[in-house]
Amino acid sequence: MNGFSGYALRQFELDIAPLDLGQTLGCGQTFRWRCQQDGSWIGILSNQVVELKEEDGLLRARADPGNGDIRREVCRYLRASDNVSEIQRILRKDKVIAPGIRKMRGLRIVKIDEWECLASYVLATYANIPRISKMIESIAREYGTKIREESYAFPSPHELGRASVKALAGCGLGYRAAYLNSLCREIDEQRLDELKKLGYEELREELIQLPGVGDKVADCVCLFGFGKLESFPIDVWIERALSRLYKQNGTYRSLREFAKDRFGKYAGYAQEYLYYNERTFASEGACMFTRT
DNA sequence: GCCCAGGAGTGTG
DNA sequence: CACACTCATGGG
Repeated sequence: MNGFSGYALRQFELDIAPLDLGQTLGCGQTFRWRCQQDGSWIGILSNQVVELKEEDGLLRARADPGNGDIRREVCRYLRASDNVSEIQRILRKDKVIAPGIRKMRGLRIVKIDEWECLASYVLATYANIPRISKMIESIAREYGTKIREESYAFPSPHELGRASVKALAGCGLGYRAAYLNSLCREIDEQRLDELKKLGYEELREELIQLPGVGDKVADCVCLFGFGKLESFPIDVWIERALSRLYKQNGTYRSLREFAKDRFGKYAGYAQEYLYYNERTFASEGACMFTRT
């Protein structure tokens, strides 16, 4: 079963469209959600275990007994106030990414907790998605607050800062252990609050100063952690897509300028559609959104 | 066993 | 600024 007691269970139905949980939670932008046998997804929002499921065109959200406003947390996480259809309408004018939009109509860019996103993407360098998930679960289990059986909150900078580099390496982080350890000592709640006030370009410049944060990670954190939809993270897949589909080759800086001109304030969504395009192009037929 | 991974940091030409 | 090299391991 799903582990929810049912006693004093909080449950809501939400009308968020377009939305496909598999496309949204399984596309690689976020790493902790798990798909159950019945198609529901279990994750953690604001230190509470939440179950999401699509039923009859609605989104059903359930959570353990508690005090937090689950409806508000889910709406914030899924960016319910974004008009994704309108964003798609705008981006669809670009015939190159139109196919990606058709296939990923239910993908929504999520709003991850700032710190969790920053730490996660520092770990995400030069690793594949299954491993990234494993690293994150490992450090949550070791250093995060236990919410319930087999569920741990993502550890705060302070909690994670208590871990030695060697201990972090023991969680399978490899060379990323040193980056994460340094990062914990440069970030606290006050610093995060300061960063939240910044616009995209300024925020990006600040993030890039942090250990283990380069161009790509900074843009991912801007996009998924701080909600800057104009951010356009360029990884190897996007690089291939830009080369193959737009004949654009060059430095990160030049490609970023191209994306800014071409996709504007919703470049983040364009990036997702291009990413999907390129990955399916690379692995003809293989489904990358496997539900385990 | 082998190859590669949603890169970043550092040093060199 | 552009490139090359290294970084530590686990998935496929």
